Amino acid sequence: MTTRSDPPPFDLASFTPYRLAVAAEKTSEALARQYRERFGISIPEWRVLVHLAQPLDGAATISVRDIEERVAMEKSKVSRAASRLEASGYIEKTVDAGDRRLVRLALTDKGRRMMADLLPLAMAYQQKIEARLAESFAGLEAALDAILDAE
Amino acid sequence: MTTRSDPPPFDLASFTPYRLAVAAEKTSEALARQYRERFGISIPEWRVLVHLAQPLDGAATISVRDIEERVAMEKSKVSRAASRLEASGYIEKTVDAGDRRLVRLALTDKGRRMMADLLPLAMAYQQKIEARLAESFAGLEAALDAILDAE
DNA sequence: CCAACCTCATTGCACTTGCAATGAGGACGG
DNA sequence: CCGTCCTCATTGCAAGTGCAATGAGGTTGG
Repeated sequence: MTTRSDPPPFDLASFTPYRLAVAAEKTSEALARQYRERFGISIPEWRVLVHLAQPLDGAATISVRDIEERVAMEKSKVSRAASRLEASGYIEKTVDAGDRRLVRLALTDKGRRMMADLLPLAMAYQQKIEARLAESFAGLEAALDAILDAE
Repeated sequence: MTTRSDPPPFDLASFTPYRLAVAAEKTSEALARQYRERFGISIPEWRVLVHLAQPLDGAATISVRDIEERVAMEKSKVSRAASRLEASGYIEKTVDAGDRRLVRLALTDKGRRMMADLLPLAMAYQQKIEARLAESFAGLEAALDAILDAE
């Protein structure tokens, strides 16, 4: 029996934000461990690198601001990740000649070589996830679209 | 045309671990903002509190270790969250009489009152998520089960 | 031209985190 | 008993984080 003083039943293990957080950590960690051990880079650094490895839409105007927009990270986080990557020799930072407030980021040869190793790993990992989830992958995609596109 | 020196195409925005991470942050943040502003508690603290608010399976043996197992958090994180909660007067820590290595955590009256306010909010939020996702919620659950249950 | 107001990137600060080390306590074989 | 080995919780440290403040640079209207 439930008396008036009992808390309402609530189970963290079936709370969607919690489940998403644990799933995110679990899936990220498996790949992150690989690039951490092999190249000494962290998740924020990985996110920055991915964008630099993409030729993307036309112009190669890749500034801290551009990355901040595309990646879900604070600009200070991007800035510090970029500084670490520069210190490790994976990227170069140069002041934009046209607008001197902007800092352009670009992979060095070393960075390009690392990404040539890393991207196939990431793509294989994505394939593995899709294979593991099988039919439920489509459902996941639909739900994530709904969550990520909301307002 | 693609030459041999181009990196393989890879889009972070469609990489499942990344999408999960952003979705997790987005869904957690909306609720976390509420309890942060109203009660000054953080996500780790919230996770601890939820477990203390549950009568759970039988015995009320809620130690740091128990919480660490149930919640996806390091024991040092649990320990520090518990210390902050104790300092704020939401929980009490007592050394277990039977096994003096264990620290039992329990809500204070203040903590119970807060949770009585908070849990309905969380449950309403869960309802809102389910309503928003509609048919895709079932797909999300299936996929999260598959991810979370893996090995 | 320049004052007021933007935008960009970095940084100072207080705080959190992960990890390894610590210390206290318990279990158990001999 | 007691030495060895386990478990539990905390803590020291170095590193990462969010936020606000800073400073440098750009833009625009008068």
